[in-house]
Amino acid sequence: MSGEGRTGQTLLEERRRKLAELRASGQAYPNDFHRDALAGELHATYEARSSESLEGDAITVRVAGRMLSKRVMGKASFIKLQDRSGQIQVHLERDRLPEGVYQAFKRWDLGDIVGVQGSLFRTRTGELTVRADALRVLVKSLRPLPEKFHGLADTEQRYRQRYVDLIVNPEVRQVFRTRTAIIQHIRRFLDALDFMEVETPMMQPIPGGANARPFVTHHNALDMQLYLRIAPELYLKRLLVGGFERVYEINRNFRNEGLSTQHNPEFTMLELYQAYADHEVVMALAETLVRETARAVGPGLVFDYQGTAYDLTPAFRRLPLEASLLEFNPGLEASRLRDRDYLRAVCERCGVPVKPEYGPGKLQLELFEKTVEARLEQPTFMTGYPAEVSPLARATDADPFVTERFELFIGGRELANGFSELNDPEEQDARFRQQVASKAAGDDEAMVYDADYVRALEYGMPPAGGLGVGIDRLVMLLTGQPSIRDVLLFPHLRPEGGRTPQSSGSSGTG
RNA sequence: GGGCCGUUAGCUCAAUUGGCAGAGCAGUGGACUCUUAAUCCAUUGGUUGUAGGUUCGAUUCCUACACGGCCCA
Repeated sequence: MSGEGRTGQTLLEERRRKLAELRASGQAYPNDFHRDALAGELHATYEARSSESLEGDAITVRVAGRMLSKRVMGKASFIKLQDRSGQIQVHLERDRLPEGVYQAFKRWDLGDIVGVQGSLFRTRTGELTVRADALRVLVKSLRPLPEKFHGLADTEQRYRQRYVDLIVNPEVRQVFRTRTAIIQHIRRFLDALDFMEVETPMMQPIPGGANARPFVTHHNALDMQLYLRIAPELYLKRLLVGGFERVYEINRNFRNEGLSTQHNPEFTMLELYQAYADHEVVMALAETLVRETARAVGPGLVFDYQGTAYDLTPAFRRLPLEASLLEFNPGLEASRLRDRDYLRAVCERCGVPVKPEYGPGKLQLELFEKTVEARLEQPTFMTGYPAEVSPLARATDADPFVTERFELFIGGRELANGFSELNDPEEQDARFRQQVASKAAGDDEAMVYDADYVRALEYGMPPAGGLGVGIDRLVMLLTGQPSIRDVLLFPHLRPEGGRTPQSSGSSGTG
């Protein structure tokens, strides 16, 4: 965006002149207009009333909102105001308004915020409308809105100036309303199960709970390095130790990785932990949570997402990771699935970059991500994740190579991750040491040893199941949006080139 | 990080082979007392993302860069 050209200046200047007129008449930016009705409520309340019935009752209302259309027909006009609930039409008649008001109104612009007092009636086409007895500009809009028919289509500008996107694109407003409804629904769902919502540190001295690179920040007074959290997991499990047996947190995590249609450096996760439960319990919880959310506030159980039909009705498929490798890689030798050299050869043949320190578990996971993940369309719980790549999950009693862990995939994307929590402090100590060794070997996503977390486990953490759900991806699925940027109000973008938005106000002095 | 595509008026988009950069909406002036993307008449508005290059001449061809989108890693 190169700021305003001469035209932009002209349009801005024109509106600034109008603002100056308002100032001169003492009517700029008043705050004493008291609205008593919302557009949506009026439509709902008077839906069944005829025009005669409405006019007979002389129902007086005071509405306010942004003026999004303006149709002037000589001495009478129709405008549409948009408030948070919807739109309401207003009819203006010159001879009904105080002297001079109609003349002034003709100078108002689309985008101005207007307050109206009037009475309800229906037009000949049956549209509920406010017949204005008085109206005024509450806020002068100095910048022109995008074209009324096509709205704002430029993706970049939609993300950078989301406020404009929200003004003119109703479907965008709906996506974010649904996002809020989804999160509200999840909170109610968990609250009803006696989960307690908590807040744990976002600035952590030891970034833990996931394999990811953190953002680094600095505390001046303490002169110490802090990390933006990559996960709340280790703090939430400390709360299990403390006796809060069911806790959850819905908030931001920060991971220092690239941007894509599925990745934003800050994203929202639900994490929950339930004492005296295991992976089976939280897997069932995850399934119910997704299904009920889709039914209550999403598209329902059967819906289309990006051209593919999904059905959340049947029980989600469960597929062990090793079985998935065999299913999607014909010719793979079942007996050698934990053979490091064999897996390494298979990975290299598939074009998966392999590092020397990778063990068989990591190689299995790499192969899964390369050959299976994207093809898991319908809801699928992957199970049997190797302990090597699950340093916080409890190993199965029967087979310590794998853990009691699962991940939920829908549409080829990881939506949730859960497991029976590792609560053996000595085992956790050993797992952390392995992570430290991996980090020393060059894996910059490996975990850091968290001594206080181990100390907490030494007090005794009840057996528990834990679950993480990527809220942004869930919202994408349930609102049909193809990119994570479409479900984040303000997705991360690079700064506008060569200029900072604050300082581009040079045009504002004209 | 790599590949491909895009960036033209405030917004949505055109512009033939390299030959004076256009339309609709918005704005401005005028007509119009039931409109629905209101209609009708007239009209303003451009450093074609930035910086270079080729050329008599570049929105168009070339290079680099910025930002965005999609795909891959």
